[in-house]
Amino acid sequence: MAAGRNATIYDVAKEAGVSIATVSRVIGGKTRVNPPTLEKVRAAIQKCNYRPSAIARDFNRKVSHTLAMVLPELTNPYYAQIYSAAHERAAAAGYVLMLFPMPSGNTIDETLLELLIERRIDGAILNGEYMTHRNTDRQLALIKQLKEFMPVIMLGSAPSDYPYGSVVTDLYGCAYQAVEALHALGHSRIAFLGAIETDVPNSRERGYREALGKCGIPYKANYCVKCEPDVKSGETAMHELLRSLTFADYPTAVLAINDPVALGAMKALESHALGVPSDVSVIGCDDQFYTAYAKPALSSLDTQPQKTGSTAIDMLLKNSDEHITIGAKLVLRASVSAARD
Amino acid sequence: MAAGRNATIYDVAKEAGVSIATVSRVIGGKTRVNPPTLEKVRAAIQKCNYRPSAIARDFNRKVSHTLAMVLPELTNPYYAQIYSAAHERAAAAGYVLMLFPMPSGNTIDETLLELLIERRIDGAILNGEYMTHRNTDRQLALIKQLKEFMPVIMLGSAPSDYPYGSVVTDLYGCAYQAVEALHALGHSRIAFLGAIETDVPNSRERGYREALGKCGIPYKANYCVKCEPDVKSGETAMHELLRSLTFADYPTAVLAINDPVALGAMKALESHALGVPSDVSVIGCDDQFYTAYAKPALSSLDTQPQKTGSTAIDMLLKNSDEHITIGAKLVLRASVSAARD
DNA sequence: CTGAAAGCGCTTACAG
DNA sequence: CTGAAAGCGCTTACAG
Repeated sequence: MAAGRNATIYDVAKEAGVSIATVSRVIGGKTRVNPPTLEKVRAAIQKCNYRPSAIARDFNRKVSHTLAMVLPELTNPYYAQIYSAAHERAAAAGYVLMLFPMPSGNTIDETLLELLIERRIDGAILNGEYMTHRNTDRQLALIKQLKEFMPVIMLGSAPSDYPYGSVVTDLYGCAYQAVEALHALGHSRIAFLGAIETDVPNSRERGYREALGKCGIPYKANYCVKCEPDVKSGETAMHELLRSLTFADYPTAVLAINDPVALGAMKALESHALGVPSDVSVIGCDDQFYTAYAKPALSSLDTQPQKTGSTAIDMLLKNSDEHITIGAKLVLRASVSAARD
Repeated sequence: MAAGRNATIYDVAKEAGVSIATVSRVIGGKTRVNPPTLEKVRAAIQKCNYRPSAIARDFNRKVSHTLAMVLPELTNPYYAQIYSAAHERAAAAGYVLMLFPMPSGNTIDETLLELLIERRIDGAILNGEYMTHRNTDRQLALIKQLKEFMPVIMLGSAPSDYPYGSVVTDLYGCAYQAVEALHALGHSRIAFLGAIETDVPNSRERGYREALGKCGIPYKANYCVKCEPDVKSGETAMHELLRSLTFADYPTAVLAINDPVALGAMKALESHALGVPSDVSVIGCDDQFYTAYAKPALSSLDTQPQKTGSTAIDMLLKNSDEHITIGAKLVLRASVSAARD
């Protein structure tokens, strides 16, 4: 390349003795170019070590070929799986998928919006798992604002009356089928560690409650402990739960919001000399690879992160306003057994 | 905004009754603008719902404010941690960090280079952990080519004579201190599951061999099994190892290339009715959060991914050609005990 | 402090 | 099939 700067289309044109329009046509590859001219231009491109500027091209075409995914914690393998699948699908469609961290508090804000808009992102996927149940009105207003600039898809979870496109995990179904399975094994004192979202239709808590109802098990509020989605919180929540109950009321099964919380809960149970599954059965969520290697192997729900990620990209690219629910499959392992009594 | 398109600086200028230069100055915020003019322009920006185009700005300034990180598998929480820390550091410096998947085969290729160059990326971080020991000359040639367009930093691992900037994990030290610790506990039949890279100075295998030497333990090639960095491979490798040995020669300790491999090895040991640590001690690498929740809790090496990630960004931004080594710390847990004999 | 004008590196009608 | 020219939305010397 020319010293100090990248070669441009002008350098190539001069070198080849043609106009920049012709060089552009060669790069584009869409239009017919006379073979001898083509060769001259190709040689000039080689000689100049020329690479077209995607920035200039995008600027001209008024697109960025860039999509965005906004996630809370990439360190969580569950999100990493979603992102990976989405990235791959986006790449296949000629887009790059950029990652933006969710602002602290897990709610979107103006700063994030400005970043997305100024970058002229072609579409954004927002993870709503820990977001949409806080400050819903304000969040919706911000999303509406964002929608004026680009397609937006909500991911993982969305408010019940969310008016735009969404691809959500069947959180309700996760909890529902777990409770049903536990009931079939004779459990009736089933605890729940997770978000308490009584008014959200597609929530684990509602699935938990309604499944209890269907199984004829009375709902007890003190079996539900609010819990953030990490190991430490799981451990703390489990301790809290046991402390609040008499031994006779100890649960015989625990449903956790995700796998780390389940691991934390198992640790707490162990420190209380409670055996898993002999005393308490445990079910996590997301079926991360390490669950199979926990002792006892942790039961979990396969929430299909890959499918979630690639579906979100598909919907984004067709600017869909559909609501899609991704089902989950219960995977039973050694951490679950029949209740003793 | 004007129907059908985003407002531009021209719309705002017309609305405010000033020139586009003045609007630009207001946006930039660097130059003094007469307070009344400032107000007029601000009002016009509001009214037009105007957001400056970062694409146009970058295009004009000939920068992208974008850095790239090329990683093999984001699904591995170890890489996710590196990326997270790097992303944060980049954001603090006003850059966006884009993720690019390593091409299959874990070696960089022309297609990847073109993507980076055409996007006018301001700097690239390449993960060399599984890359630099394959096809080294070709890889180096490609990197040299890339270096003509942007700063490049090699991450995780680099060839011994790598001429450019690198921030690498002390893989040698990882293995070395693990072997030393095991030897101190009376182990002498120590197996190694990982990459066999006899000629690479900063490799686990060399650390393993040299530590054995220092401890007066003869090196046996059949205690080393080549192994990819995932659970399945770990399990297979462990099975292979045991199959190839007589019972009397079974190792009393195993060093694994990372935590998933260690988990796989533990599973294989279990299926051979070998206890951990009663029969065989196991050490993983990277100290992922779930290691503490394995049964028995897995010993590992904390390789400081956060520090690795943020250091790489720092070096990239100052276009450094230094070589930096990030040390690792052995974390002993229940999976390691003294040798029986 | 403000405006007119050139330029960043491309694409794409429009003529020829 | 090819070239001249306008334009994408900004920034930034240069005058005034």
